[in-house]
Amino acid sequence: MKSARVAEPRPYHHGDLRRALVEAGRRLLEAENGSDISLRAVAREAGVSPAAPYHHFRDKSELLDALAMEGWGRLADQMRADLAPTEPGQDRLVALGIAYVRFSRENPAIYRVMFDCSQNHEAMPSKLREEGAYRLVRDALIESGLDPSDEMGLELASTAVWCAAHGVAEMVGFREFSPLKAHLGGEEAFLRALLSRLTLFTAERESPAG
Amino acid sequence: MKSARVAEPRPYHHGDLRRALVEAGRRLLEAENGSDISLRAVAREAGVSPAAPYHHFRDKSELLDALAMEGWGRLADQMRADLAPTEPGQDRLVALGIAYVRFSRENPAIYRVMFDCSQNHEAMPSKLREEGAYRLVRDALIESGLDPSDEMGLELASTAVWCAAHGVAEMVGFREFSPLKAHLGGEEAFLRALLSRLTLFTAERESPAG
DNA sequence: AGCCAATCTTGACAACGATCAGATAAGCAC
DNA sequence: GTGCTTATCTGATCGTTGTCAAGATTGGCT
Repeated sequence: MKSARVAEPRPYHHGDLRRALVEAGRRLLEAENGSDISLRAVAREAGVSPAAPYHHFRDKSELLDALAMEGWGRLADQMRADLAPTEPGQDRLVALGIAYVRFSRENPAIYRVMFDCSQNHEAMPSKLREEGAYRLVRDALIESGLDPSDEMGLELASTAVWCAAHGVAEMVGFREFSPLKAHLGGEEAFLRALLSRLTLFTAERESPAG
Repeated sequence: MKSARVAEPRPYHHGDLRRALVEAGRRLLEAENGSDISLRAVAREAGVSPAAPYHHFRDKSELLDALAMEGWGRLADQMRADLAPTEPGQDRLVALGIAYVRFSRENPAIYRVMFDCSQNHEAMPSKLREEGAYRLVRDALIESGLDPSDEMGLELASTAVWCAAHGVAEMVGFREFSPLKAHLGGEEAFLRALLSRLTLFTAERESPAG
């Protein structure tokens, strides 16, 4: 049958277009500096008519959602990779934060899409919580000594870490902040110190705060 | 002169259109929930043709820049107001952070425009640094005991505070984080604890870190 | 008065998101 | 194979957007 899927004169697509579109979108996001991707450009990149995506995504925003999801997955992968060589304890938390900031730095457009999408949908998909980056932070916190049964304490601590990492990641976009602007080394040292303190903070916070 | 500016049959505008456009933009940003304002809509709101803004702003992005600047000004005003009733010391820093988060919560669209613009221009205008919100943080840090002559320490501390406040502000957009999602009281308490720790961190950081 | 430069409008362009009817392909009945 | 159904993709189209060039209008200056 269609064994010569490549040799055909591009009549209809008929492969896994959905995936093809997501990959095309990723390619465009990596190429351009701005994160304002155009639905039509994605279709063009995938070699499809401007209306084709609408059979796989209800909206442009749904395409962006898919791109964001792919980004979250890649972030989690990178976090896991950066986590592997570390030993359990506080260092893991710092490694996670640094991985987060580095991801936001190396993939700024995708990072922005990820964040904007999550913000519009007032709730990150549960998949992210259960097996994604958020879960990694939570696990690292438990490993570093937090009481696994203290649900509220865990939430508080994860949020604190997340806030710090995200705050630094966004501030790196600003070139104004001199502690961050020099080079990645500076950012790393800064984030390391900040995250260490915050972990301390969350650990102490378990007991009733004065 | 044209004392009857209101009674005229709206032939040509000829007032301070630049300001009128910024105000129209602010009105739209406050009305809509999304921050994707349309140049034409702003012109429409100001009662002007779609091309009129181009005599006052080179770009759409320059209009957004002006809107962002206005936002930064209002943020600084609110910070100053929230600062007034507090006494010098650590509380001031917390008050500043809380004011920041509250502003991002009460004016989400403007807040997003402010931040996006600052991020694209890789450097916030110097006005912001010298007399804006950033300066307020810096002053509060000095008041709370930091060495005014230690330029690097001040930069580091301000950045840390800024990162924390911004991180919390952005996370509030996520409804997923339970420590923040309940109500403003929760956010305030959380941010207060976080900022207190960070101030401690920055104060200690003055001495050589081990 | 007359002219200048600033200001605003009109009209147009390409690109965008979105929708629709219709062409095309694949799968399954027989 | 023929015929039908369904999923997929195209083409044309609509309303809107950012932007520009050319012309109309205005206030200020001499």
